[in-house]
Amino acid sequence: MTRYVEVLFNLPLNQSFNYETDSSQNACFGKRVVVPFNHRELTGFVVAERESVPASVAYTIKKVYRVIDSEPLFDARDYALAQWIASFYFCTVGQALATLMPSGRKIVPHIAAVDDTELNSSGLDLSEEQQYACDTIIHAQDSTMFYLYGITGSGKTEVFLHVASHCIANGKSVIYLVPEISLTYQTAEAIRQRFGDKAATLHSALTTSERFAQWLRIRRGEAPIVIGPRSAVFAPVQNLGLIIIDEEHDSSYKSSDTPRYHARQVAMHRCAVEHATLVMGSATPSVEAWKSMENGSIQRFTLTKRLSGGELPHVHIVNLNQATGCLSMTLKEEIRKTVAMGKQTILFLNRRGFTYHYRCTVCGYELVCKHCSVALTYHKSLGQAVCHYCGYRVEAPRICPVCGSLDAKYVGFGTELIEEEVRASFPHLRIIRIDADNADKRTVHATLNLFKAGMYDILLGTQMVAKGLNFPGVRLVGVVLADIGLYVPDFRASERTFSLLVQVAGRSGRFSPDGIVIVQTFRPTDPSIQSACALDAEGFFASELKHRQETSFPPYSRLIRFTARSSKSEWAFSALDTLAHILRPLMPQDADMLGPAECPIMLIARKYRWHLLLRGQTMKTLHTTARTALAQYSRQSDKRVYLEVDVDPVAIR
DNA sequence: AGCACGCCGACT
DNA sequence: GTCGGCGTGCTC
Repeated sequence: MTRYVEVLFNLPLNQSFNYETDSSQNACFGKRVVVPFNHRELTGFVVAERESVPASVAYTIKKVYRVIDSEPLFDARDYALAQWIASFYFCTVGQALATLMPSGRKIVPHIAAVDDTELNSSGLDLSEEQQYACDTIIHAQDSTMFYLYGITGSGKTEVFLHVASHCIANGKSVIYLVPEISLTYQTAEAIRQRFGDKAATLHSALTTSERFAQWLRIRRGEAPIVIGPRSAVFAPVQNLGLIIIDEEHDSSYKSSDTPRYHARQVAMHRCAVEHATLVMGSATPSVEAWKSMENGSIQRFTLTKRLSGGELPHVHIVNLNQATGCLSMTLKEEIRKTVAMGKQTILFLNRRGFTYHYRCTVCGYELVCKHCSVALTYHKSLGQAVCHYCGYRVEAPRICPVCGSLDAKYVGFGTELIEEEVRASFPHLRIIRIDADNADKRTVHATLNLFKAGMYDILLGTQMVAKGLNFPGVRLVGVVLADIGLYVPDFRASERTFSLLVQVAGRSGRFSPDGIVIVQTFRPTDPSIQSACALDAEGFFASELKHRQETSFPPYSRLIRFTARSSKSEWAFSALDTLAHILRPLMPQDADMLGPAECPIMLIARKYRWHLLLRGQTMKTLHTTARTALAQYSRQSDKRVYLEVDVDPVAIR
């Protein structure tokens, strides 16, 4: 018997398509079908079934080639979630559905973590703090949010596991989210072991078919606990009771391709709709999470005790202003001492790239935008300093505008430069560098193991070396330039710097009682550096929240970012100029527009990039304005320009 | 998005 | 003459 199905595609098309199907094909809601589509063959999602189509249709209906799935891949709940994603993040429902599905994800080889046992294994004894947190969370009302705030090793994981077990015992399901670059792989593995075959792990090392098998197990209700990175927030669990977000501050929870969803935002939505509890945890919460804790919309538990023993390291701040080169006397001296003790050193560069920034070596003055108060970037060709948020430009000053000193200049630090200097200073030491792009992940793992085995004296690298911070042979951790992250023109620069430094300080010295951390900086008085080194999160958040409020950046506002990419800079600009003209008369009272301005990284993959920020008090009003503007824009859009919409952007690159 | 069609410039 | 550049329109 002939029937019809309505199909959506993973395309930027806000439209569904009808196909004819034979009832023997068993095409039904939730299955994928292969169909002919404009001279090609495409896979689509069946979102409706019907007995007939209106006789008036002007097009000729084609037939479904074949049905891929024997059982539906998604249900009404998933479909509703896809619709919410599509409307919140400005993509099509087809694109949203495709991201909820297990396929499509690229396969990245997994880095097996080096010895880092987070869990005090079987330890069923909970501290008073942990017990209190567990009891409160377990007895909580539907859709409430909690936060476990505490340093590394304070026992957050034990609380997560306890609450999860309780939830499962009550017949409900748990989603446990961990960051993408899994320092927490070990944690995930431990959870899997603890819950046995009740657990489904969705880590990135799985092949498409393994992933698919896990997905079906979850959908069938065979795995009440799912562990995975951000995409696991879509896991089709039956009867969701709890979502856990470990290391909540981690930026890998925000997707960098369409739809640019944030797992935390999706988790909040799911918990509200499905009456589940949300529990997050970190030693360095995001600024928005902290604000929610302060105003009570997220209930906070502070874990103060360090359970597994070990001391926090001594953190010394070294002012680089007096130093020649990039290694201070203090750092060199400590490296020598460390070698003499037969121990190892890790030199940490918190960022690969660097921008040129303006700085006065006499009074410490730095050039920032007067509208956005983010660092201005020096453009040598223009002889100007440019704001990458609003486009503000000033003639690059040659003398310090504050103290009049002539000793103000544009400086930048590169990794190669630092490596050279380290080698020059210590020609007799065995030095190895790990870079995100000079090595694949296997090499990184191998290098770390060699370092761990004592084959090197100094390990030099970016985030990749963070895993080495727990090695027993390491006594000294040097943060070469703590402020690199502060010079990027991004309102989250301080937050990221703070978070990174606390993670470094918190992770080192756990095996070595005399462990020391040296933080080199040009800005020894910067609040993010000072608070990080004092491990004073409260102090940091107080000052950062004040600053965000003064400058009206999140969490005191919400943002939607439009990025235009094109092979010609002018085309990208004029697309945004058009959009800006459409937006202007639509702007609500409580909203404003920043830009169009060049993106901080103007040219990526031979495409020129400009952006425009829409800022407002509530996401609701921003959404409506953006939606009407985009509808108008699409009618006059330039096909040579790709326009990307990012709701709640985290990194402004 | 991606593919075909169509209309103008320098090549065996 | 025609190969190929990219602008335009369409997809059940």
